[in-house]
Amino acid sequence: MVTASKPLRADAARNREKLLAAATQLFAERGLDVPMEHIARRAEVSIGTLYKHFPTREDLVSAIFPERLAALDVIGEKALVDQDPWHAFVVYLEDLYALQAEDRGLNDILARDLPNAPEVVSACHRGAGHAETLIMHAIAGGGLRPDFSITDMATLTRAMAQVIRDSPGEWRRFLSIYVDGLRAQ
Amino acid sequence: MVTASKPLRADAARNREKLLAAATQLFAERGLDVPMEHIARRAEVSIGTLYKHFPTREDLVSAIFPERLAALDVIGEKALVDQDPWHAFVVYLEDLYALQAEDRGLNDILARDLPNAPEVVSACHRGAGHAETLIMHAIAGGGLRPDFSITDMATLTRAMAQVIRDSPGEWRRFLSIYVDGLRAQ
DNA sequence: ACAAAACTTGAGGGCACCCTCGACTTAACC
DNA sequence: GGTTAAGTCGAGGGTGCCCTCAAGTTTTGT
Repeated sequence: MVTASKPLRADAARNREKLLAAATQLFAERGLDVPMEHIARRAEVSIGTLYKHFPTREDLVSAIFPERLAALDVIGEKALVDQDPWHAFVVYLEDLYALQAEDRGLNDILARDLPNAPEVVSACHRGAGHAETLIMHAIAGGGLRPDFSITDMATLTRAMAQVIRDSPGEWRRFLSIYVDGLRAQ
Repeated sequence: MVTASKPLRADAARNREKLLAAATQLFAERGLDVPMEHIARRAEVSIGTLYKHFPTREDLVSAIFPERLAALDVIGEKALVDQDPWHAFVVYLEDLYALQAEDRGLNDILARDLPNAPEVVSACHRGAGHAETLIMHAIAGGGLRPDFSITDMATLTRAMAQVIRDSPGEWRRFLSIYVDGLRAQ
């Protein structure tokens, strides 16, 4: 899958890397809406060069986020080996939102449903798959209220995105109250 | 306080009303960020006239929202006469978010903390006062977890704003889970 | 060292929104 | 009805972002 279709010229390869580095930083700091001009400037490259390498913002996103989203798989798999299904589920939520809180771009991706890039979409689906399994196990184990669904989790995730955006210090507190509402009974 | 400083000319008074009506509609439908041009167009008035009457968006907001925010007082006072303090608190939350769900402009005002207009600010303070009393009573009554604070409520409100924006059908469900997390014990 | 191909550059056109201001219109008062 | 202050109008200037493309530069292969 490394499809090195056409080998880039030396300067082009260098600029591509500088662009990716700049975009990675800025997406994390300021979210996916950061102006293209800012990315080009931080990469010390002209706006035209940015568009040569990445004709759309989507292209940039899909070049960057598959790696970021791999972290989702890591926490998902970590949770799946946990013996206590309720504990696994809670830890998963904590890890997920900690990730979101660290990266505004990731927060944006998980909040809105705009990631049209196929690799991003599939990573999100994998994440949802993990979540669904964890939910089922936690319900079966009797810890999680039986009516909790993946839809509720999506809603929670969007709500958390907002909390993280405007009061980053509050998300753990917010989550802990919500989680108390999730216990069976 | 009706300060009819200078009596408006007949046409001006008419236009002012048309502008207020248009803005009230559009704020409720599309939120506070609706373009000024749209408001003028819906009022069938030129953009210049809009700016003559309301030099800033803030002026428009503070002409419209005090009335809307009075609804907050109504639900606050309704809740305060409820005998059961836990029930009062829960009903207050439900009424509040139902209000938010009906009016995107109100949702915006309560979510972001941008309402600089003095009358809007004071209405929000009154609302927060009611909320704080209800919280104290509900804690004293033993229904609400004792560590719940007005800060938590502000966080919840912003989270709800987001839920209402991107999945208006989900807010009751979301609230009910959160409220389950709020019971004492 | 040269030519061709690949790449870079930034001025500039487009768009959506903001807001202003001078020329026109109209209500109000005599 | 005429005067004039009050009000209306909308073209247009400003900003910030989008994206393109013709002209210039650099790498690569010979």
